[in-house]
Order: sequence, then C-alpha cells, then structure tokens
Amino acid sequence: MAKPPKENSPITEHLAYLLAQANREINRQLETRLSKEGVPVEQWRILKVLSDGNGHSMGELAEAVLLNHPTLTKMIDRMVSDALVYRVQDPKDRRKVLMFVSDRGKALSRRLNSLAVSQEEHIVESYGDKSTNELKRLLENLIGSAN
Amino acid sequence: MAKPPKENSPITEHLAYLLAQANREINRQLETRLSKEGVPVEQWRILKVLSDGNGHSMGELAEAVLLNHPTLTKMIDRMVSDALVYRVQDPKDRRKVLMFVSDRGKALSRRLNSLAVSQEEHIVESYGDKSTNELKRLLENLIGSAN
DNA sequence: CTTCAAATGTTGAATATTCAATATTTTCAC
DNA sequence: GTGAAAATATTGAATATTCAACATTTGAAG
Repeated sequence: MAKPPKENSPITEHLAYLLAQANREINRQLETRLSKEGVPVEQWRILKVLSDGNGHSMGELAEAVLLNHPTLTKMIDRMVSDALVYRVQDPKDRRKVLMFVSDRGKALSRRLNSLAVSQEEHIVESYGDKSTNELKRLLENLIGSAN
Repeated sequence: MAKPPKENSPITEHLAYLLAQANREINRQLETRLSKEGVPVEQWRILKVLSDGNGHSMGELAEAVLLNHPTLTKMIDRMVSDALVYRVQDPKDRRKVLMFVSDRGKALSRRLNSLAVSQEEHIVESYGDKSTNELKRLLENLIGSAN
C-alpha cells in the first residue's frame, strides 16, 4: 500500500519521481517509433495539434505542446525550413502569429499518428486495457486539480 | 470513457501526452518548492539516492536519477565543487567510481526532503488520498510492464 | 599469459534550451 | 485621443544536454 512518503522513504515512493520515470520510459518508446520518420516527439505534438486545420498562435501552441516560448519558436523555424508548417500574421491581432500545417506536414502527421497509435496499442497489449484507461482517467484528474 | 486513440483523436487522449503533461506540472511545483534552497530537482534525486550511505557507481546513479551518463557526470562535478558529494574509486573494480554524500550534502538533503514531502502532502490534499495511492500503484505497474 | 572485446566513466564539440532583453501591437486609464 | 502598461513573439547570450570519441580497467578466449 502506498502511503504518503516520509522524509526517509525511498524516492520511488514519491509521485513526482514515479511520474518522471514513467514519462521517461513511455517517451523513449515513442521516440524510438518516431525515429523511423526522423522526427522528435515534440514535432509530432505540433503537427497533431495543428492538424485540426485551425490557425494556432505561438502562445497557444507552446502551451498545448508543452514547450516554452523560445524553444517553440526555434523548433518552428526548423519546421518552416522543412516546409511542414507556415506562419501567417493574425489579421485580428497583429501581435500574433498563426501557425498552419502544410500539405507536406499533413502527410507526415498521418504517418506519425499511425506510429503513435501503434505504440499506444502496444502499451494496452502489455499493460491491459482496464489499467490503461484507469491511468488515463487519474492523470486527467491530476492535471485538472494541479492547475 | 477513454478508448485507445484513433489517428484523428486529440492528442490529449494519448497516454504519452498525459504523462508528459502531468509530469511537467508536478515537476514545476516541486521545482518551485526546491528553489527555496536553490537546487534543481535532479540534485534532490541524487542526494536522496546517495543518502542511503552506500556508495553508488555513476552508472547505477544515472539510472536511478533518470539522467544519462554525461549529464550526470557534469552535474556531479558541480556538486563536488559545492562539497555536497565526493568520488571514491571503487577498490573492487577500478573502472568504477563510487559516489558518497558529504555531511553538508546530508544536511541539505534533509531540508530538501522536507520540502518534497510537503509538496506531496499538498497534492494529496487537493487530489485525494485514494486517487494518489491508486495513481502511484498504476504508475509502478506501468513502469514494471514497460521495461 | 596475451590479446581482444566489453564495461565504465569522462571529455569536447555540436546541439538544444533557457533567461533576459527587445520589438511590435494592443488595451486601458485618463 | 494619448501615453503607459500588458500581451505577444523573437533574438542573442549564457547554460545545459547530448553524441561520439576516448581512456582505463576488467573479463574471457585462445
């Protein structure tokens, strides 16, 4: 039974540590899959978010893909060079830049999604459908409560 | 009900994404607490692991604190400069270096643990005891099944 | 015993991330 | 309407991380 960790209890009883460890492992698995397309996980996230076809501002996008502003700017620079996405100045608010995915980006996004889905299926296989869903639910609640 | 994500389902239904998001938020909270001592989360992990008083090799330690080798080496360099830890060559296997925590490191570790425990108590408060324990259990199982 | 492969840790160069400062545009108080 | 403050994105310098190469030591095959 997990109890709230005391000062001398092992680090493996801390939620913060367990989250970091689980995240690291799952992220590595995903990274390995995506490396088939030579793309880092963050670019998958970016393309996936942009794939709704709407323009997203940099701030919005940074929040959604879990990157801070300057890091995102530089990653987007690369993706623009690779013609995966493009910038449009927001006509409603000219401070903002709206990001869109190109056709090339859409095609890549489809291939990446297929890899990501297959990874998740692999997790469900070895970890179980019930546990996976339960874990997702708990994570959503945690994220909601942590804001 | 969470289902295995399809190719066009939002990124928030991917376990990999939920883990990354939860980890990011909890890690930020912890970071904020630990900043009172001016110490990054990784150094808390290192001190905590070394606080069992046994010597740990760099490889072992890198695995335990979720850092890769060169990153750990450089962080340990800093901590040696700060007199928090020290290196001893393993007499049994002279390729290895055994890391130990100094008295100064132990004192800091106690203060950091207290901050970390208080953070976890805060999580339990707002998220619930039952959910927290259940989440920990599921994460442990995931980590076990992913190896 | 010698030699060669594997294990361990560190280093330096290349790359990526972050922090603080900047530029631009909008909003809001007056 | 004007000017100050806030919001948004980018940039450049400072830091940190990673990759590949290296050095040392051990283990094991012959």
